[in-house]
Amino acid sequence: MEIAKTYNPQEAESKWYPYWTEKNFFKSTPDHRKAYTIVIPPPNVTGVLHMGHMLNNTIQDVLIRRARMLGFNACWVPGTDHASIATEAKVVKLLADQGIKKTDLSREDFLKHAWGWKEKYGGIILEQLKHLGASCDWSRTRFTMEPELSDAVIDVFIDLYNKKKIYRGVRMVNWDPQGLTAVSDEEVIHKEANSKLVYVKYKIENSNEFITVATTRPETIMGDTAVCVNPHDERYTKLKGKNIIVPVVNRVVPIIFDEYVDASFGTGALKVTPAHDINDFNLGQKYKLPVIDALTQDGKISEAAGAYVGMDRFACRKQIIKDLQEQGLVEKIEEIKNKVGYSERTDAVIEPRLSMQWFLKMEDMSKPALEAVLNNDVKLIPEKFINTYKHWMENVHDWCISRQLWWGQQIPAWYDDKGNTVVCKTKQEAFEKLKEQNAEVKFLDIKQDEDVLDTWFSSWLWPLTVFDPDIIKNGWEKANADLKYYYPTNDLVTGPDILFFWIARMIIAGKEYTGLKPFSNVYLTGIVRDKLGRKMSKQLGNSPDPLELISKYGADGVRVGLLLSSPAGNDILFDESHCEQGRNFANKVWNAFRLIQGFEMGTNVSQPEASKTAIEWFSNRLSEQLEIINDHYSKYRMSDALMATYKLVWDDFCAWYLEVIKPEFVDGKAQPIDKITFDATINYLESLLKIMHPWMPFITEEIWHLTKERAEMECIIVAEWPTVNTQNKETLQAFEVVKEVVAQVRNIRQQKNISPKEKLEVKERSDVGEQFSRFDSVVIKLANLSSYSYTKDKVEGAFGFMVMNAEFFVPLTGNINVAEEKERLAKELEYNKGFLRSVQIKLSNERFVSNAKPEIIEVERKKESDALNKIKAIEEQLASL
RNA sequence: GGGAGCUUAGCUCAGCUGGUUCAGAGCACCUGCCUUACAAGCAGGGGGUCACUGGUUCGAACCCAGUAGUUCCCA
Repeated sequence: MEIAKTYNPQEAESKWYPYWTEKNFFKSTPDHRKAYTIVIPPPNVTGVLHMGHMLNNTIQDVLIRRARMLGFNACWVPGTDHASIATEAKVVKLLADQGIKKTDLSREDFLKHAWGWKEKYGGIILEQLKHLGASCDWSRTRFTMEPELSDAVIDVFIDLYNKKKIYRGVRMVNWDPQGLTAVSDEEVIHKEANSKLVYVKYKIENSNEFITVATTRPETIMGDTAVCVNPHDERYTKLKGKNIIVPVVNRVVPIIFDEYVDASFGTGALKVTPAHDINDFNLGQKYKLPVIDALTQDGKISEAAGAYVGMDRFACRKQIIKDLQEQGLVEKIEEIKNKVGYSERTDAVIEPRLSMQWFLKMEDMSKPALEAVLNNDVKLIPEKFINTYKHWMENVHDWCISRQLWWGQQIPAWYDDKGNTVVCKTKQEAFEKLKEQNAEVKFLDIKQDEDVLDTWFSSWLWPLTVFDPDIIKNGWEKANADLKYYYPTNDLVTGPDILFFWIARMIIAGKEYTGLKPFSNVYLTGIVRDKLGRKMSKQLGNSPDPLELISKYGADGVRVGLLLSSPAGNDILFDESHCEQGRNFANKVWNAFRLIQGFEMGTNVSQPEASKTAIEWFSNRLSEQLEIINDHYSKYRMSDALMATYKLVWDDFCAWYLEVIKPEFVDGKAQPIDKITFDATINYLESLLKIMHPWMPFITEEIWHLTKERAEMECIIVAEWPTVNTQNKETLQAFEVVKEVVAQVRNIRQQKNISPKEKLEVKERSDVGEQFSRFDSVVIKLANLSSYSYTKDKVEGAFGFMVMNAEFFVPLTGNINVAEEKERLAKELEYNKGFLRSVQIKLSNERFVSNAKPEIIEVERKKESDALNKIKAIEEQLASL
């Protein structure tokens, strides 16, 4: 059979993914084996696969595939998140494009549109994950807003309300004027911005004097209800008891004195706008100031402002500055840098706003979750995130869980027309309960709370409800078999940006409802950036399309490319050339296979000595490296595990092992290979394919089936992970010497322009060399020697080099430039003498000898004697020239 | 403003308990090769004051203190 010279990924990908799913290799049901479980961080149902998803899903797939091979019952649960703000915003925009305003629709009609859209486009991202090779159990796919999971969310709300952990109240919240909803503190992203600090003159009542106030938000002047200064600020003590006239609206407001004000910022005088700043709000509470809400919910100037009504807040900011300047009320304008809050979901500038919201008390609930991480019950990888986590958990605020949206789980709170509130699942129940408080209540007058719950209030249950949506209702004792089997899950792989949004809250919910952690290890990936270190974003257009990458480099190539340089917790600077490297590696593997499958087995061929020793070496090498790879995995050092695999295959197997055992050509014809060597080689290839499989699932499955006839279910995806055998350290060391000798001979060829085809002679002068003589045949083959012999005497007229303590000679009479050779040897001698000196200084230092560990001293003594030998040898060589 | 991390070759990173021949890898680079598996390759090679300053130690990339730059988190 003719096999293509380059590997064709598309063919293998389109063949094996369907095969794996048809044969149910991804499917998991509880059995006698130990479970290994990962729940996917559910991507937004409206999302499109980006490089961040590629990275963390590749890692999850590597972990799950290896666990499967190690004999665990591996279960990777996929699904999507309803992402209330993001999805609602998308649907609103889509409807707007069709000329439909959300405000013209009823809640029911809007939700119909939203569900219709979700059914049509939702879950595209899961289809994309299949191209990557993700081995999720698709039969378990979940959606955070499907009825069963929504039920659980409602149950949790009711339960926590009954436990007095959820309350409702008017608070200053982060308002998203574009999404028209409150968002939690965690959903506000603070970015540095260039702002104008405007110094505005406020007239002092009954006087011609002014007090100057510095503000970055002049458009809120209409909401000012006081001016505040620090009581210790001597500049202003004379103003005690005075009133101030707010410009634009000419409102008379008091001047108040409070230590909150920083006398060194601006003019030391602060305008107090209780409706539009949390600190001003607190001052307002303290001094009983009126609250004037000068903005509407969509960020325009409100009726209450009394001026600029209906104008956008930013347009108003410009206009008001201009107008104040014209009135001579602007003293100066400074350019400053400050932090401005943006909505995580809509990128609109957040407006602090007073409103009635639902909150979850976090103080008590966060304690067991903090404990779980601090005592290592839940491990964060890398560990540096423990500090961040601790800091957040110790300073956690109550969680604003209501959102003024329709897409999501509607809050199960019910109100009658007298202001009574009950929390329960159905209107009927609400009716019964409200009757206890209000005997005349009419069923039709009962209204459900209009708001929905924060998306994270559903995703914090994800590791529980994907297995048992009834867990909240039934409790952990009565949990179903799935949950008891798979929970706590093993590893969670996600970005550090959702450490608080999601990870911390899952631990809280897990502890609250099962008393157990939701997962044992959290692997925090970095953020994927472009090679200039910029975050990948649509605006910059620097984010490659993952599916295009896959079609260009193959799924295996992209997987390897992504993981080659992505240490946990560090950002990865993505460069397409990494994928190229991944593709090249796949091609290398492909060609190693081509070589092996082209071997022609001879019936009466005896095994060459070189092949025999190469086999002896490689079996040790394979075990040695596999042990290292296993160790990297156990420490979640993914890049290291991959790199060790890469080098084992490319360097050890291809560059050394295959080069030794590959039959020679005689008269243009490849010689047949002996059976022992052939079988050993196939064996090694199979082991290597298994070790490579988690990284490169497609090519390994493809070659696995090309090496042998396989039964229907005999696939590499379920093959057993190779085991580590004890290694002979001496063999491994000896081969390192072999590599060095071969490299030295090649080096001489390069320097002297001797063709690789010309056979050379090598003589070794050493006391110990012969104990490794079984490796001589390997050297002869790889260095292309005519002979390899031992001598007790030095060899005249030859190039020399040293490896360890042995001297090697390549006789090349007539070819030697004596002066050049002398110079080279002199240099080497100089170096070794210097080295000897430093070792001897160390050894003659009494404090070193008395303080250092004995084995360290032993090493130094060895260095000394080795150096002495080497110097002697070099001197002899020099003398012979 | 508070906190955490990072700074090692041109780039991306290892360096785990302070101790093997003046610090390792991959990529990139340079030189020579289309040698019957692979030019997506082979062989060989060059490249580093371990951010800076000081301290501890027989010994520091590693421990401590300070400085600078940088990233992230929180307010």
